[in-house]
Amino acid sequence: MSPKNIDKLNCSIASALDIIGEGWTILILREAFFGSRRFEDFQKHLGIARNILTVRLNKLCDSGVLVRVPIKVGAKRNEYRLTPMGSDLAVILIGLTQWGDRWLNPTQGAPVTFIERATGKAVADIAIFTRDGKKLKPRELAVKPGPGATAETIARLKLIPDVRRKKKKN
Amino acid sequence: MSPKNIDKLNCSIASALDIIGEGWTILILREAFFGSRRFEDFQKHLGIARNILTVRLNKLCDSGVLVRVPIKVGAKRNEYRLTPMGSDLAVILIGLTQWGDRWLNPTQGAPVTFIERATGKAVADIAIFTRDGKKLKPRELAVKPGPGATAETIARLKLIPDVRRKKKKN
DNA sequence: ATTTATTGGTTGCATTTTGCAACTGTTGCA
DNA sequence: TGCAACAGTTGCAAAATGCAACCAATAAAT
Repeated sequence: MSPKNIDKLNCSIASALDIIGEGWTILILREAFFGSRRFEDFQKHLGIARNILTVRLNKLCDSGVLVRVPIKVGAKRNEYRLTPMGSDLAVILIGLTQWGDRWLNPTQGAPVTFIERATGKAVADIAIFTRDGKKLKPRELAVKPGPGATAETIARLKLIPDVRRKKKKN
Repeated sequence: MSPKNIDKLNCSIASALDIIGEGWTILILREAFFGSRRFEDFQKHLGIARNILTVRLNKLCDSGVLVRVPIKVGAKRNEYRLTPMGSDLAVILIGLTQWGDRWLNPTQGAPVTFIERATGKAVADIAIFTRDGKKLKPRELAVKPGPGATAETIARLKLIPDVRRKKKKN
């Protein structure tokens, strides 16, 4: 991944990936969701190299996805906990899990299920809805430049209409 | 990322990441959602190295996320299109976009908006629901071993209860 | 029909990132 | 006080990525 490009892409996906797109990072977050808090927890469960884990945890803390909390007041050791910003990634984690379950793991059941804590019941498949509650299929989706779009982005999204390359202008 | 570990993690997130977790892959998919189909489209828009693009496109085709379709019957050149498996990643793409918009881009508006094609109206924020339609906050979520869980996974998920490390058994 | 430009790659080499294993200082606990 | 587990750091080897040049096939222009 080339950081120098990423800034220029004018896209929240790119900025998001700049934080959580590196190798291992999402798995680290998965462990955090699953209850890991301490360096050794992450290391043992993932088998990740310790130096890489250090770098990843630092980055996640710096960017506000995790917080480093001293284990006791004044202690030098600390644990890593999800911030609200980190917990807000649950959608992504669950989305990835469900996608993997659907397309990669169809035979043996899901290894892990996300449930509502209070009732123990599995959550629904994550889906895309309109603001008034209609579920959308992928085909019904489109993309348009938002308020923060650059000229380049706007030009790029012109590609979208289904029929292209019929003629070339300029 | 270490492939040799990934198999052993007994987790659909890991298998999903094995396919879409490498550098650039999600951005390539983003471009596909935005309308890119041909090698040069992806290359120009992302500024990705051409050899890496080749490798990524091959992998995405091999794993069924994209299909290679000849431009004309019998042509050797082809375009890359999202399969249903690929389109099903819309949730992830939109989720990442919205997360980036919320936490990384709050001042200037979203560069890109996902809309319902028919009406042009922006889609709702992706959220987690119970099967009977109640929206869940991250705090209300938990995780439990699914039907395909290994013994190791089951042991791992024991960590979850909020208070830990009170005592150590065994 | 021939030339030219564009497209869709491949190849080789430099740079960067990651993995691995050993080492160091710190803490918790008996 | 001593020992084991914890939380990293360091140095080097291996793998992934970036870059630029090159090549063959196709499409467009003359």
